[in-house]
Parts: sequence; C-alpha cells; structure tokens
Amino acid sequence: MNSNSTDYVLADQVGFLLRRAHQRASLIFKNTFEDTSLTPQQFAVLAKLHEVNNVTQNKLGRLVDMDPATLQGVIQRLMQRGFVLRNQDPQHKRRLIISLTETGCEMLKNCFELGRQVSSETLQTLDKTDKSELLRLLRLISE
Amino acid sequence: MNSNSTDYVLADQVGFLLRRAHQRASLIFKNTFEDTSLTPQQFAVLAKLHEVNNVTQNKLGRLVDMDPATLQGVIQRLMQRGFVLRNQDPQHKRRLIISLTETGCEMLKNCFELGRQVSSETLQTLDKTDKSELLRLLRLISE
DNA sequence: ATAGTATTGTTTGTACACATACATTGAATG
DNA sequence: CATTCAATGTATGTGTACAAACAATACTAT
Repeated sequence: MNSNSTDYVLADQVGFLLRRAHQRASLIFKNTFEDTSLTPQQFAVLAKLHEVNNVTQNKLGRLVDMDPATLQGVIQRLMQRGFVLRNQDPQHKRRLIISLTETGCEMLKNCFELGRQVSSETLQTLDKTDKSELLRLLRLISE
Repeated sequence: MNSNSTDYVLADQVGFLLRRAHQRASLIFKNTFEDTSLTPQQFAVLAKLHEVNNVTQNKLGRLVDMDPATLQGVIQRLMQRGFVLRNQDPQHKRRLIISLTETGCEMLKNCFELGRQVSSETLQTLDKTDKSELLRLLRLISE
C-alpha cells in the first residue's frame, strides 16, 4: 500500500507545529517585554553576554545560534541603544569583542524576571512533567 | 531565597529552544525542497489548498497561521510562479478566493513525499513514542 | 618565507512576521 | 435610510534568517 496525498496533513507535520509554537512564544515575549522594546534575539544576546562577557562576535553567534549576517544587525541595534560595545581585539585585528555596557547590564537585571514570565506563560498549559519533557525533546531535535 | 540572574540560563528557555528547533527544521526543509525552490510557508499554503480548495485569502491565512500582510506576499510569489489563482468573490467584492492551478496541483503531487522526508529527518533522533509526544506537546502550547 | 586555506566580519538580496495605518465593502443598528 | 461597525485586503516600515559574494586577517604546510 503506497502512501498518497491524503496521508499528508499539514497540521500533523513537526515543521508546521514548530512554526506555530515559535510564533506564539514570540508573541508572548513581545507582550511581556513591551516596555523594553527588546526583541527575543536582542534579549538572547544580552542574556548570553551576561553569562560570558567579552566574546568574539563570531563565537557569540554560535552561542545564540545566529548567522553572522543576522547577528551583525542585532548587535548594531543593541549598540545604537548603548547596551553593548564592540571593540577590536588587539591580538587579532579581524576579530570584534562584544561586551555589555553598564546601561546594558542595568537594563538586563530587570529583564530576567520578565524572561521567566515568558517561559512560564508559554508552558502554562503543560504540567510539570510535560514541561521538562518538551524541553528535553526540543533539545534532542536541535542536535 | 529570591531568584537572581544566575537562575536564568538562556539555553533552558522554551522560546530559545523553539527558535533553534524551528531553524533546524527550516534548514532541513530547504535542503530537501531545493529543486522546487518552495519555502516552508509557500508549501504550507499549497498543501492547505489541496485540503480545502477555493478558500478566502483571509480564511486561508487562519488555516496556515499567517498574518494577512504576510500571506499577501506569499500568495503573490505563488501567483507569479503560476501555482495559484486569485479571483474576486462575485458575492463579496471585498473577498479574494484562492485556488490551486493545474500547474500548482501537479507540482504539489511531487512534494508530499518530500514533505514526509522533512518531518522524518527532523524527528530522526526520537523514538516512536517521543515523536508523537513532541507533536502532542507542541499542539498543547500552540492553543 | 610563500602559497594556500581557514577564520572572521560586511554587504546585498529574498523571504517571512507583524505592527500600524489605510481603503473598501458588507452588515447591523438606530 | 443613514451612520456605525466589522471584515477583508493593501502598503509601508522594522526586525529577523540566511545565501552568496566579498574582504581582510590569521594559520599551516611546504
């Protein structure tokens, strides 16, 4: 028995469900972070810089899973708002070292609680077991 | 004991993991659908039209979970390639009825198998139970 | 050392995603 | 009937996401 087109239900495909889930999570983030005007990606960069400050732009990109081209734009917007600095590595002229400014660090402190709210609201329909199950499975399919 | 910034690990947040997973799924889609030059969203529209042809653009948007503004662009690109038609509803001058063309239908037939491959490869690290678990959980957090 | 290669970052172009503002039409209410 | 309101689609602007082409610097092997 061969598979045919009737087997294919869009709403049952992971990719489709991932897009939907991601869009909903982004919406919750947007509403929760409204006052800060930070995007999820901008916050991800700041939060990662708080974990490991003074990183190469390239390495930072790998840590937050963003393209060099994409990260470049994100960094620029964060620089314009004074949250981040970009300095040349004295040892390697080609490298740029990204670091949090005082302003960025201050802003960030008020954001961690918001970040927790976003995660909590995104997962609110799941019980405790399902919450950690979902995280585990997402990690598994992201390599 | 109050929570502080050290509690917040970016890599443990759903939103971050959802973005990563979605990006990986998109990459797999891109590679698999290389020859067709269809994007995930364009294929989603075609696949949905195969399920329910002759829909209002607005309703189609709700079915594939896209903004009116976003869908408008997707539809335009599908029209340019002759996969889709957009006709005015005679009863409601304001509405546009979207339908698959012969060309679109033909193209689509060869795509279902590719779509299955994408889903399969995206989930390849999971066992059977985990696969359906993930789908269930994603549905739960997408309302 | 020199040549070739890998690393790192920018630029440009296409495609979502969505907010906001706008235009038009159909329906509902007084 | 007229005014208001909801539904539907368009236009524009900002922000990802990524490919491809480019540029410049470090590294490696001969």
